Amino acid sequence: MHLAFLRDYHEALVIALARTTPTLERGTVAELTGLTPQAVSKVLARLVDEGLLEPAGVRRPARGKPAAVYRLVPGSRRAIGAHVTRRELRLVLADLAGTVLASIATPLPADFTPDELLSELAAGVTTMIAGHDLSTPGLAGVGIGMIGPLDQSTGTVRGAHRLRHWQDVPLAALAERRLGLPVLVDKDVTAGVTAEAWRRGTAFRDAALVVVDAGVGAGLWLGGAAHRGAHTNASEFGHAVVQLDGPPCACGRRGCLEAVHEQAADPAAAAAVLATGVVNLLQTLDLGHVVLGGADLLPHGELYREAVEHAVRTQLPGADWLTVEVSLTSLGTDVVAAGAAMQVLNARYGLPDPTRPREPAPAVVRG
Amino acid sequence: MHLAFLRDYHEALVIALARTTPTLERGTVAELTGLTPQAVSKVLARLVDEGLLEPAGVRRPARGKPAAVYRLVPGSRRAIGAHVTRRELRLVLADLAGTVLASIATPLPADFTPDELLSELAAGVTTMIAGHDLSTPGLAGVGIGMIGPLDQSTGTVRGAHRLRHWQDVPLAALAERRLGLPVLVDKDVTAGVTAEAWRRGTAFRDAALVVVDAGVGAGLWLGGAAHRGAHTNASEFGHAVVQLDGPPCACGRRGCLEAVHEQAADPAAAAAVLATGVVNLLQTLDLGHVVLGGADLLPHGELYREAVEHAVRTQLPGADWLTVEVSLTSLGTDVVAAGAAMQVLNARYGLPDPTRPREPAPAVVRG
DNA sequence: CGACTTTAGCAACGCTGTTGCGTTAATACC
DNA sequence: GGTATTAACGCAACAGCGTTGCTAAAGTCG
Repeated sequence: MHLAFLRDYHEALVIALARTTPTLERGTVAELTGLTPQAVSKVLARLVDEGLLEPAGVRRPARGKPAAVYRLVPGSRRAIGAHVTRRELRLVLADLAGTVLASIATPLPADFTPDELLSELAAGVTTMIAGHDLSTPGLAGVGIGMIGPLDQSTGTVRGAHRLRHWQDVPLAALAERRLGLPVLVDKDVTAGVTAEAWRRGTAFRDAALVVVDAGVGAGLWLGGAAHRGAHTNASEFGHAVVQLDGPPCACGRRGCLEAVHEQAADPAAAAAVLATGVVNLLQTLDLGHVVLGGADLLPHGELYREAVEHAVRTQLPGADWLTVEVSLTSLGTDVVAAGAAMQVLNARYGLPDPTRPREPAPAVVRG
Repeated sequence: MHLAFLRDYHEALVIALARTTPTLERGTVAELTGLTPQAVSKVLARLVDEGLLEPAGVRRPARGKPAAVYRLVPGSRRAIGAHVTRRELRLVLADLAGTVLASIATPLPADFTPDELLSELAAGVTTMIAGHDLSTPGLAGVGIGMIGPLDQSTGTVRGAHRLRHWQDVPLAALAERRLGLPVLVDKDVTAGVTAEAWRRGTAFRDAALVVVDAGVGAGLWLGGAAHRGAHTNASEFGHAVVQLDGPPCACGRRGCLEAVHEQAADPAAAAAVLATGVVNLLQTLDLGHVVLGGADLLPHGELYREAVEHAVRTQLPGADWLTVEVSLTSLGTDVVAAGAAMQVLNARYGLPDPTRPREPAPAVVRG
């Protein structure tokens, strides 16, 4: 029965609108989605029934019957996101609106094993659940933003850079068994860009989250969805060469953006190198938004932002239609964890993918 | 009525299968698409009714009733594609299977005007129609692969590089009026990659067509669809910097791939530079296929192909799961024109985009 | 020749959004 | 203050998609 796709698609469309607008009315939703008002009525009724939306009074117009107003119930669905770095585990609780409700960070043992990570994760998730009165289906699941390379489609870590013990670890399956919750695993930067996309809504169609944190990476959001590539290994933007015969990089090539960036004399020079890399990305992909983040970038955030903005203004052909918004992530060091959480929400409440129908909705207790 | 999307989507799925397999059966189609056999029956009946498929006997099995076999009728729908370069206009007739049935090239006046192009185009299209007994709806329309920058969504050329007379020209609208046929305009390399995608089928999900022809560009096919970017200006891959403080480029920056490539001492050195650029693309986007083409590359085609393949083997982390297929375009100098034609076919018979419902099917005379 | 296997297709059905039209709740006018 | 006007709401019937249940058809096998 593929009519379910249509239903999910239109519901997701309305949820996306609700996320970015404070209030919704039948008429405006109909106009924006192309649906008939009657169809919108049905969708709104379903969403209210599921608890995702709630009535919020009426709008007073000049004439005629006032329109009923609806608004999102952000707390009706939440998800826990985890960011696994080489040194620490960061956990975040995020809601439907993309708001971060809580955040905890715990150190991880040096060169930790899968089991050590799972223990820390389970402890943190339990704490989070206890502290915020979380229960299914209010808790949609757990997302993990992880160091690659990994296979996102199966949730298997193929061999995380500079971590032993992580050869072909089926992290998603292990965590699902340990936590008893749905788990999604993705590369850190790809999770991160999902956070930005989820918070900014449909105008954020082609964008990158450029992260400097030990290495350099770029999570890509193309055509309104995360871009992961043929082997779900996209985003190794730091290993694009920007200086032929430049300094050697850990990856074996010479002159990688990451290596040149690392060797820069001062933060300003480093920012200029990164800015050139960003313009390369813009030339190739034509992005509308570039968001900057990462633990090693944010301390000089404004410096980097200005460097990139300057490069965009001066190095791109200066046409008035070629507008690129450059910004710092509003989520700080929580971006990746928040994005991991929002990937879980996005899988269920975001626009569905016709090629991969989503699993049936969990049984919800109706009012 | 959005049920039409479902219908079009499933029909497109079956057509895509028919393009890559010599014959179709209900059972295998059902298995591959996830539809029920009964639903496949309905889809096949509709496609036979529209003339896109035809019965092709039965399959003799070991036991049981023989399955009815269907095959694509490649000639049932065709489209004309045009490739506009600074020197010539190349026209191609392509069919549903992605086969190029005819190809003509005519020189264009130096620094030609929109009107001069339209005259050549109209003459060529008329010749093509007369020579191949084309009529609507057998002729789906005309596609134009053009030098950018341009706005693909409206078919407006914003100002083609090194061509005066091409500031904000609504080429699609002008050509539609002149030809009396639907016209789609896109950047040359994006059209080109569509040709490869249309011919290779669904396994070709994340790929690039890298073209060297005066400049360097890369048409991108990401997640099973053309990637055009926020302002439909993606693919300016040649203007990504690969050598900081390298030779100056026409675009104003220094060390662009295009500039460094052009300055190379010999074809082998040039190929090595391009290969590095391709690996950059792979690191960032994780493509499964790289196709090479372009009038300035194909004379040394095998040299370039080997250089890129060598770079992929040696410069990418050598994991067995990271497979990249490097090939030369099988369409030679017709790629862009063929792709422009296939964009027209793709718009009507390819997978539909839920965000932009396609226009109703033209009235077809039924048998 | 009858049992079995596999495919085909009719008919009723469930669910989606759509259409038509009467109802409701407000303002504007006299 | 009553009445017309306006704008939004929502019931009911409908069209079209894929699904389900079941019967018929066309082969092979013993």
